Amino acid sequence: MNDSTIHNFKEILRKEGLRYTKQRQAVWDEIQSSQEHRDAEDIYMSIRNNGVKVSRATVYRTIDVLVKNRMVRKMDVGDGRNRYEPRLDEAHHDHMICVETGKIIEFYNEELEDLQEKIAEENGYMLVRHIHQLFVKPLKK
Amino acid sequence: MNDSTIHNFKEILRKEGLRYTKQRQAVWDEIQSSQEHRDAEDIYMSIRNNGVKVSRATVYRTIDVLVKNRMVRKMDVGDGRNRYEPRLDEAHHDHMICVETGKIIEFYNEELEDLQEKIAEENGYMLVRHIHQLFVKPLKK
DNA sequence: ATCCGAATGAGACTCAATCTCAAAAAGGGA
DNA sequence: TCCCTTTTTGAGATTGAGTCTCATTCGGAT
Repeated sequence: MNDSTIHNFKEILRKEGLRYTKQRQAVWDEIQSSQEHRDAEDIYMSIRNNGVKVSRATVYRTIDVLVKNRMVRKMDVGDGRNRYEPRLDEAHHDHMICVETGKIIEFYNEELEDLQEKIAEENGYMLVRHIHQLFVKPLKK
Repeated sequence: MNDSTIHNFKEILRKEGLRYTKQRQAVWDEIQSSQEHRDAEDIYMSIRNNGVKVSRATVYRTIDVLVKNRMVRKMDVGDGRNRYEPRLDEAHHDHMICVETGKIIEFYNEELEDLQEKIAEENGYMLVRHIHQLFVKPLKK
């Protein structure tokens, strides 16, 4: 965490007309601290284990703000628990999930991105966002 | 519904070591009766309105069997309720969801399908299945 | 430092989906 | 057809992620 990210976070809160609180900062710090794809409970427990008093309600509420402002990405892996990852400044990517190990691999393919926009346009629409997950298993073995 | 689909359904049950019951048949009949993307509650209510006595538990249990045997496709549209559509013999397709109207448009693009397999292989994996949804909005207006 | 509207948190609530288990039904054998 | 064993069913309880409530606490402008 550096000055610019703290600054950005406070900016976001201001833009949204929200106050700066240590709970909100703790949620953003926690998500930012790891590039992993974590669920809300995991984020909540980690913050508490770090000694910051926060409730699940606040964790969820703060995540919503972060997701809305594209600082966090919410992903549905199909098991009923959403996963979150920090966006930082890295580029967009999609996910590949190994059905044998549960491992999540990130990937990015320009051609794929272009194709999706083209498909939407061909149908008279504009692409807003997309969900794309490949469920895979290791080749041979 | 024709003889071959009934036959196939009974075959599936036999293969799975399951008994043929009118409730299970009713679930399959109901899903098969419409190409729409319906949720479990809707399917459940329709069956009951048709005069067949069935429980939610049985609807969910039967859907699981149908999904496992690729007779029904389960799709997560991100609102907490899964949607189901019959597979029949039609080809694979993905979905585009209009964020303004909620309309679901089906699409299929060969290039896209090939690209996904290629991406999985490049990472040392084999594509098992995929989730792909484009959230779109109408062009201009 | 004061004040007031916003934020927090404990726990209630929602709702899709799953589980429980006694009663009912399937279906193979005779 | 009638048994008999095993599976299936269904009403309702339970689960669990996420949301809501509202009394209390806190941020921050003045």
